[in-house]
Amino acid sequence: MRQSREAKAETHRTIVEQASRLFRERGIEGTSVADVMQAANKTHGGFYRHFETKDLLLESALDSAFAQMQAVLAEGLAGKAPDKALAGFAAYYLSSEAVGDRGGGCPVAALCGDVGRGTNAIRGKFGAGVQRVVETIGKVIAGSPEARRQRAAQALAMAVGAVMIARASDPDTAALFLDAARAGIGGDPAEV
Amino acid sequence: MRQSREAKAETHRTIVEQASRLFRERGIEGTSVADVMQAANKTHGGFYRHFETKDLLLESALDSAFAQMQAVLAEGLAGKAPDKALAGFAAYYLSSEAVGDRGGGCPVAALCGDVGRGTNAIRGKFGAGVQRVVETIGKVIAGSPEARRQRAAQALAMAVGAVMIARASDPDTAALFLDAARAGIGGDPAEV
DNA sequence: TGTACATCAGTGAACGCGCGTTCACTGATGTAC
DNA sequence: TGTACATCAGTGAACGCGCGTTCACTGATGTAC
Repeated sequence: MRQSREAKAETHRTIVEQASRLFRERGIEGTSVADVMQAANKTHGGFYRHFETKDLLLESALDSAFAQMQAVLAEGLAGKAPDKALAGFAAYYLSSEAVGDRGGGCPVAALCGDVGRGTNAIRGKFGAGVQRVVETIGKVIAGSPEARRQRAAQALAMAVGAVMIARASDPDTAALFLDAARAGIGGDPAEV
Repeated sequence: MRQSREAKAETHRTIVEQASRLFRERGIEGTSVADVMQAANKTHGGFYRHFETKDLLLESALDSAFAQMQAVLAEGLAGKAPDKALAGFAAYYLSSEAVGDRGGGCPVAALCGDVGRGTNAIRGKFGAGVQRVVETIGKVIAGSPEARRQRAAQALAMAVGAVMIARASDPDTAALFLDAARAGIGGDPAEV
């Protein structure tokens, strides 16, 4: 039966939210359209009233995940002293909660591998999201605009690499990388 | 028709090599048993004379890919001065050839994401491979055993993160991360 | 404001397709004598 | 060394299954008068 405009918009939002979570949690190929619709308490056939293809859903889900990360990150970094900001970022990003929470965590670490095999459109959206994250981190550290961009990119690369390796390894190897990255990103330069 | 023992061993080797390449190139779920057998010039049914399941093939393919990386890495780092070794690693690992050659390149960057959703057995094998890479890098840099392990893990994390983000992004974002990682890993401490 | 009708969100069966795996079969290889 | 037979590497059709997508249908919502 037909639903009201607001009901449809609400369903749309739920589909994107659940897709954003499930794609990060189970991977893009590991998440079916039916999985997403079930998580949104709908049957799979209705999906195509909202998106033409699964790939277009992925674009929306990426936007949603990056917006969420952006918000969490900006809040976490707000008001931090420039020399403590990266350590704060590392402590949060490399915490066992963040590493364990694939579905609610960073889309870069969760989807990097899958997106690397995606279309140009998807990689463009992903790259734009990453650039926004770099800018958000760069805002709170010291130095020239270029130096800040570079240091933010280095910190993000090391954090993403460490989290991904940690998730793909045994607990000992995971601990080695998470500890090393915490020291590398946040420690004072002398112990890097 | 039955093949000789040597012919079977040769086929076995080819299957593992092709799987090792294809898994890295197209991802684990993106590579079918039939794809691997076709690349080995065999039909898919014969696969099960060599492996009980696709997952067991993956274990062998991981071993093979890590052994290959190990060899390339050890050769590239051999005889490097301790203060130049990480820069050499970065120059090689972050080169556009290495970033573009998924199938022949580093299994960590190529398979991290997929393996993160794999079984404990797979993650154990992956973690062991990563540890061997860390040891190989650590051998040629300066410091106490723990400091070398830590610096090697930091370098690998940053390199893997940068390559994965580069592969999943537009060319501008890719360049930002590859340049930043080169400077972060290899540059003298002052410019880190 | 009330009525008649068009629209369309959501349902659930069905589509073609590719997947991992199984199986009966072929005939060269390996082995027992 | 030669022969007879068992083994088994590889073939290609077939299996059940889940996927993305399509479709006829239902009935509440939106709209035109």
